[in-house]
Amino acid sequence: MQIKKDIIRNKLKEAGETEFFEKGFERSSVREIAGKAGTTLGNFYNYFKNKEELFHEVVKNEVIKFEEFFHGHQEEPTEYLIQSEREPAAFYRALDEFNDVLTSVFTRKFYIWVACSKGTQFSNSKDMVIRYIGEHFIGHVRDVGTMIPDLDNTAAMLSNGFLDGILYILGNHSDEKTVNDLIKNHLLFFFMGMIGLIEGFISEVAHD
Amino acid sequence: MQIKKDIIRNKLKEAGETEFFEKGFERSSVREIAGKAGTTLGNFYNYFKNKEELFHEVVKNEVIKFEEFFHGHQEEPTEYLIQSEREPAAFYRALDEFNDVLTSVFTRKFYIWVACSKGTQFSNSKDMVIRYIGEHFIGHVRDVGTMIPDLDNTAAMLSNGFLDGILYILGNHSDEKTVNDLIKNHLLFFFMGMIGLIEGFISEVAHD
Amino acid sequence: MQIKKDIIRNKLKEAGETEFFEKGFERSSVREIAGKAGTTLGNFYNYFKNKEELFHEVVKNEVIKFEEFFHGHQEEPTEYLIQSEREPAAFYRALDEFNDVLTSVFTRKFYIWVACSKGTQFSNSKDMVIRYIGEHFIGHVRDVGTMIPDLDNTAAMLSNGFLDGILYILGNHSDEKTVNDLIKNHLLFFFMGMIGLIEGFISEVAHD
Amino acid sequence: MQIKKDIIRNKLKEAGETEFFEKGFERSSVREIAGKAGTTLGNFYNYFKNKEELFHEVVKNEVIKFEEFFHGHQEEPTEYLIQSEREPAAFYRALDEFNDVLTSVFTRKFYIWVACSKGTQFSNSKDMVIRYIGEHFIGHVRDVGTMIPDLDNTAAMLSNGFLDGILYILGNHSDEKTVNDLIKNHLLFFFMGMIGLIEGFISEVAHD
DNA sequence: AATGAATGAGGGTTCATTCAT
DNA sequence: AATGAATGAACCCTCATTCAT
Repeated sequence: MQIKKDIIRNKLKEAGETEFFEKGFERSSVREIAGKAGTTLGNFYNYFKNKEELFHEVVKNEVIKFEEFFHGHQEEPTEYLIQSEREPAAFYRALDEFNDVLTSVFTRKFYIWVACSKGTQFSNSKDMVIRYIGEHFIGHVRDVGTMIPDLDNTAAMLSNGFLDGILYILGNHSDEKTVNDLIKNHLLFFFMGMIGLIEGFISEVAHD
Repeated sequence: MQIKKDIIRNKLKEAGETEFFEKGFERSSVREIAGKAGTTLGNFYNYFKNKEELFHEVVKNEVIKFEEFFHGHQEEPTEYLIQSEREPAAFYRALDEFNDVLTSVFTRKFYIWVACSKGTQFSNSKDMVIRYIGEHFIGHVRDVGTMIPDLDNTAAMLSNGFLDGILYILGNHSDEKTVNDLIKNHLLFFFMGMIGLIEGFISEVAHD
Repeated sequence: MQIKKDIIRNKLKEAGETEFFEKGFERSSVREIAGKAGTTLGNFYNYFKNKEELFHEVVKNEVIKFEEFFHGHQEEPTEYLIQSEREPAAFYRALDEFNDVLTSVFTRKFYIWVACSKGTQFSNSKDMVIRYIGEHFIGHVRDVGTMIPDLDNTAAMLSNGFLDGILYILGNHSDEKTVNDLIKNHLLFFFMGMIGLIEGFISEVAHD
Repeated sequence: MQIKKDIIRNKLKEAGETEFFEKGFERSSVREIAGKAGTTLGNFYNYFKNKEELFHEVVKNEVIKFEEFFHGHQEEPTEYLIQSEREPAAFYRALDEFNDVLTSVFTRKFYIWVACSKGTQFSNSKDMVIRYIGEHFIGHVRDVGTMIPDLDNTAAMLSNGFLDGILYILGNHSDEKTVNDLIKNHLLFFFMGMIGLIEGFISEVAHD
């Protein structure tokens, strides 16, 4: 019975994942999720307390993974930024080392967690992720030693840009290789933008 | 009486604007909008045919403004990009000329139009804006002469990134000066990123 | 002031007549009636207590006219039926004498009273008219002396058929001459049908 | 559970039938239908997609039955008309053969379909039925060889009269035998009227 | 007399959730 | 474990009527 239970449970999770991805949490219908999972509305509630619990179930590992990822890579050196400065192609190739981690963190479920969670307890996930990324970004900027005015807000904005790029890719492509390529492009773009921004402020300060 | 009517009408528009901004069109409740405006549900329909008409009313000027803006600046020269290449500070200062137009185009209502219009006749506004921006972007890249592989997709992605940055700023800040500063940062960042991306591809091609 | 009042009042009555004719009482909108009359919703209630009172006003003369007509012609001789028996053309020409009375009784307002009054105090007008006509019919049949089984029900049914024909004509034609011609055809048809019916029962009885 | 479902479903259909019969589709309230069926508004929508689907359910068999009936009897001979000409009693007795088909076609649901469907996809049912009957009627008249001026309009008017008679009977009587008797009377009346009308025109033409 | 804003009850419909079986 | 019927609150919208101006 436990086996059977797991089968249904997984089907519900998969159906939920699809539904949440397509419609977001609030517009997702429990009836439809149950239907797609090949079971019935009522039975849904034998497996999950409510729609939100299913969402939590779908997404919880991503949350953990993301947090581990970020805490783990917090102390990652800034040398990449410095080494490859002004050499986009080098930076671009260097990114290959991160393929695995990128692929494992930036998944469809990550997208759901961040972009489809309005109405759940994770409503603030995007802000949280942005904050994480922002702190990461601030760290690097500090390492580089540049003074950027209004650093916090700028960091938030850049983080948001970074994140939205990721979400855009995940929301519009499902093929793993395509996703990976696009994310690399995005990172290159983002990296170059940051370099430019930093230099921009350096030269501006020099100008004053 | 006419005065009173205008008061309520404006209150409804303001309440609608707030509601749409916070919840998006679909999740916005006419009852709540009416309540926030200090009147009753039924009375709402003495002022607006339906929820969508209120949305239209809130947003219609933005649509016009945006289209005028883009058609007006379509033929804008690429020289900025060329002149200020590698000189972020110059680019940054050059942006000051655009303060007024940026402030007048990228407003809270612009945000509502683009980011909160799901379920209205403006559902496609984001795609439309992205297409506009993408074409603009492609034009500049052509002027510069770089060959970027898969230009259309990349353009879409970048346009999306550009727009999402704007939307993020508008969605998280209301103070006009802050918005303006962040948008300028965003443009600088974006400009530098594009330069980097273009160079990246140039050098990568050179590598092959 | 009395003059002005009458003008608006009449416009409201005319607009109401049109609206009732087209949509029936219940689906008619007071707002629209007021609008068509060139005045405002609120002002409507300065002239009429409510929608129903307007209906009453539109229709009341018809009710009186109809009742007078029927009471006046109750004692009308059956000789027409007898004289013109089996001579449809004669009957047809004889009807010319009734042109005036037919035109004055079977009007658009008569139609409204009978066919558009659902939801008003006149809901039962159709039944009432049918009963009148039925009694008239029964009277003639009695004069002729035929025994028709289930006379009351049959009378009601025939009266209904008679009335529906009239209503069909009034509801689908507005040109006075056309209406008059069609009503004459209808009466001929109806007369012949009655003759046939009566004979049918005579012969059937004879058969038994 | 399936049984219970059927019970409620049938109750809803019966309540709907009654409600539609009494008030017509548009004035019928889903809330009231559900109430009469002993359940709640929300539950109604577990059985029917919307009010119109219930209407469709109530009425769909009638539509099919009617179309089959008319297509099946399209080629019915005119000999009845000819044989029994001038012999109402014969015609009357001949009708007995049709008792079954009349009873099965002209039902309460037929009434609902034709007379209570304003606002549904069946809005045009009355026109359709009239057209059917009119064509049938025209066919017979052609067989008889009479020239009736403005045949189409006259056919429409007569068909309408025929149908209204049927509808009147169905709308005012529920006892099956009464309905059947009245319909037979109606047919006799109608038949005799037609004969009279035809002769009327013949003699009138002869007069000219 | 005229205006139209305001109200409130009602319309159809959706949906997460509960519950009896 | 499974079913789907039942509930109730919420949704948008309409409209006759009242009322303050």
